[in-house]
Amino acid sequence: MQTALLTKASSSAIPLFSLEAPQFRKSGNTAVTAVGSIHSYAKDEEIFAEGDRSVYVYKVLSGFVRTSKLLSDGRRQIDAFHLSGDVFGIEADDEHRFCAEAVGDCVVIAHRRSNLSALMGNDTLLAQEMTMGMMRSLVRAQNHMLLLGRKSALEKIATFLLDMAERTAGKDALDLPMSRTDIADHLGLTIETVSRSFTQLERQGAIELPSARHVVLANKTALERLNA
Amino acid sequence: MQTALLTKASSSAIPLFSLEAPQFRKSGNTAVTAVGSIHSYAKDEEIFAEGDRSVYVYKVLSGFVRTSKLLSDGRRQIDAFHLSGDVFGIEADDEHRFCAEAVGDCVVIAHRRSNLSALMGNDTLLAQEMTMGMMRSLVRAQNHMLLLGRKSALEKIATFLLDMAERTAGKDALDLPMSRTDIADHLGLTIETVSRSFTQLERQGAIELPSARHVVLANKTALERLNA
DNA sequence: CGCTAATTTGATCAGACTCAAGTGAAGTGG
DNA sequence: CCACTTCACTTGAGTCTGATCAAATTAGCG
Repeated sequence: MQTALLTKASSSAIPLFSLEAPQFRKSGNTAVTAVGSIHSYAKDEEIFAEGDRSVYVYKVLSGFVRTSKLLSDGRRQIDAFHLSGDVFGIEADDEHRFCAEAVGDCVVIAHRRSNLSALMGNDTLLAQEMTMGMMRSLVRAQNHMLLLGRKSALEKIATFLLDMAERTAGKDALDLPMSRTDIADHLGLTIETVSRSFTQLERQGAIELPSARHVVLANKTALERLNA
Repeated sequence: MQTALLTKASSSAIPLFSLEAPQFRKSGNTAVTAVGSIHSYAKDEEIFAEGDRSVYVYKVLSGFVRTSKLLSDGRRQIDAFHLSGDVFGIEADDEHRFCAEAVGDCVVIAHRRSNLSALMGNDTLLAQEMTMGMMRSLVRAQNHMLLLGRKSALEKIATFLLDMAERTAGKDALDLPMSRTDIADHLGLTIETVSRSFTQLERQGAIELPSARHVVLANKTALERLNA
């Protein structure tokens, strides 16, 4: 998963959605020239709901977004967490098939997708970005199905931690922005099992838990062995 | 390895306009104008393996194809069954991330994807079809993650049967082309649990099982209630 | 500092798995 | 055409992982 194209597409250095460029200057390092509109959301705020008309596609500028689906009785499956640079909200239909919420405070850029031709028939940067975003989502989904269908609780947690570490810091420590409930609903577990698995990994010396949301990957080899 | 593809497949690698190709089941707009080669595969024959170079994208013309991933110890997850009209084998990278095999005898059309621009930058019908295929795969994957992560064995089977019925006959009976093992590896269960769930649904009067592979959806309402 | 929410831990339960045997259908060859 | 083999599926018994129910602890926060 280290194609030049993939890397290029995921690189936040490349200005996205840059068509006419009404100079929108973000403070600090990020200077975004965008035709989309920038939106901020507070923790747990809804960006769009399941069933909403699909009007925009989004890209995370900062913070974390979760997309999820619900069963009628409230059981929830978080299909993905989206980090800075990730595209989400692409739909084939004109209706969102999952909901998107801010995990913590976050900023996203929204681009109106007037119709599908924006994705399919155009050789624009936006179309390419959306296609690449979709491909990445698909790869992620396929890996996640393997996890959900065939991995044990401990393996799920190990895989999750390694993946999060790689996507964020890339170092041997990470701050989890999401709750145990979110992790459970992402991995197809309960919060109790998530908590117990963390504890077990800590006792095995694979990780350290200075606090609940801060994880040190003390023994990556052990984690990778669990990653199967 | 594309050699395997060419030698093992008892194929007439005859380039055809797909208008001349065997009947498309897909309704509506599907009319491909691209050239591809037609290949036939016998039951359980490999179309491509995990790790193979990704040279073609495929579309099922007849029969069923399964795409799956493996863990190092052999645990398998079938991420999807592909029916007539379905596109599979699209990769962001130049390497296949899952393997594809014929569930029963089947015929596919292979399109060489010399590069990604065929998918991203072109306004061709093929590009559109691939994009649509990818979108459908993503929607399927998202629904399937909900199933794998949050549904009970009985619910999984009910959902699977309703989905298969809708995708094939659309009527109240269907012939399953795949084994219990395939179903188990698709739903994240064991064959024993699959079998027991079938039996239980039969006892509840939701389905009838004239034979193991032939299912009559006797009470769709009951199944849909389980579909949550 | 006290209140609330999040997380951890404990005890018990249940759904799905494992191991094992039995049944049945499809071919194969005599 | 019928024994014989084989493979797929079903069924049964016991086990175990992860869920549920419940309580304790910790962390945030006004």
